[in-house]
Amino acid sequence: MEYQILAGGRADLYEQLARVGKVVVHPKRVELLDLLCQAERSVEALAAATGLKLSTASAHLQVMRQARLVETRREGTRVYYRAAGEEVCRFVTALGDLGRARLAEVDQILRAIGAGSGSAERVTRAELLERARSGEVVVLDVRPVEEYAAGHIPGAVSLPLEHLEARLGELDPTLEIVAYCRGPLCLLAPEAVATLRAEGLRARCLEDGLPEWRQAGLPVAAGTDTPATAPADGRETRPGRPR
Amino acid sequence: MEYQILAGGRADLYEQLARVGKVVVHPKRVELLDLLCQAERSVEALAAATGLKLSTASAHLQVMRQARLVETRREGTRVYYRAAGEEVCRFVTALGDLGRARLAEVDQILRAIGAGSGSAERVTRAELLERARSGEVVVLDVRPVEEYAAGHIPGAVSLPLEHLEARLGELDPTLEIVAYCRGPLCLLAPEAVATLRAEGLRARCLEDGLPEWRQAGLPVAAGTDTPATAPADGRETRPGRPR
DNA sequence: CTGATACTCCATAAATCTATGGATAACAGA
DNA sequence: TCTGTTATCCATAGATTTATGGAGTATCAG
Repeated sequence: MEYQILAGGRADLYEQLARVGKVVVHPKRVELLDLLCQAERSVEALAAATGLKLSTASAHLQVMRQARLVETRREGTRVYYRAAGEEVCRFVTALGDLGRARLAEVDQILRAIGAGSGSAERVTRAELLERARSGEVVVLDVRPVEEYAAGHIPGAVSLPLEHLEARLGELDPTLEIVAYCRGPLCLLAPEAVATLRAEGLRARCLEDGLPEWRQAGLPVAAGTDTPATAPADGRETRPGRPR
Repeated sequence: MEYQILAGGRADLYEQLARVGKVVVHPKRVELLDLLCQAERSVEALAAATGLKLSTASAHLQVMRQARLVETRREGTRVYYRAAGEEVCRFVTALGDLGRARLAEVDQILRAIGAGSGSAERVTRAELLERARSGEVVVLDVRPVEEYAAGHIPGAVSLPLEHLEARLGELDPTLEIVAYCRGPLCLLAPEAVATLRAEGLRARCLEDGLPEWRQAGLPVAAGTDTPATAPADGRETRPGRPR
């Protein structure tokens, strides 16, 4: 009899975990979750970013909400969705790592679009910390500004990839540039680095993106005050703490 | 045009990640994966452990294999399945953590069956290392012997929960006992501790199970040579190194 | 109040996924 | 080779999930 109870309990347990699995069974939901690990967004913005119709995007978001992986905040007429906690981002990171490690296809795709493991060696977090402290490098956040505002490496300069070419002049050509983006599956930084190198600048990608940085327990700054003029020395944007 | 290519590439990417998600959308597959993170098993054993018919279990395992999360090894007439790498276990761990953190239901279930966060404070890995080194505690692996054989904390004594009552006499009543099992979602260690305490012994659970221990980069021993007579001082099963 | 905006909800057709019995295949042992 | 064991494969009925158009809601600006 007790066994029955135990068995029931455990079955329920895995059923609960499968609720989480249900979220990541659909490619678009994985994509949505990935976006939400960078910054909160309105339904409309999410639909646009993923190419979904509004009603479809909303439906997916409901599924995610029922699984408690996302939470919402209403602001006037729009609703902003966000990841429901650090564990969610950790899970998404683990999913991505697993994909890269086990699915050859993932690596192939990444390589095909230029972000492959083969492309230029990346800078480790430790090395970045080291060199940024001594002012040897500029840390460039090439994600969209909203994501920078939601959280970025202290001292990093926001320069979204889409504006990179137009704003090349702002970069000090004597310093090496370390660009970062959303993570190992993101193309922004690799593309930025390609562009920068084509311009004759020294540039490399950070080993991974902001979520991993945060998950490593390193400080994260928030807000849009780009230390545009000062070189990135990690001092001016101190306020942002892990969360 | 290039955008098309990129968009296609990225869509494929999330589709690949969703292949992984597909595995954990079904409760039984989560359960199977959880078991496989402890030790390899035959299809029959897995079917029995999860209460599935053989053909159903096999079908689930095929799904998992297609997603490359498990690999097989044939031995005579039976086929042994195993997790396809450390990333798989890490992913399962992340899934469990997310479930515990975000789904109140998970915690409720755990508490209902006695493994809840409320039950006795657990021993941290650091504390265990500390105290085991000085021989103050006995480390007890209460999982089935096959799992102990597949990997255990160096120096731990194998005493499966099902044999605990019968073999209580083997335990030195002057030492504190630290029991561990499969992880935070597993009941074995909490139950063992309850039993031990009822017998008047000092006993606590380790904060989590072997997978987390391994993921923390700590050494893992393999084989069935239980240091039955000698107290667990982490010396005799030395051979097992990280992996 | 009215209209506009940004979402959510609902019904439904089409696509997928599951469980399972029975056939088939791989292997060990006699 | 013949038999028993284990596991995979296959077909299929039944259950779920998905996309989407359009109706219904909440909120804001007049």
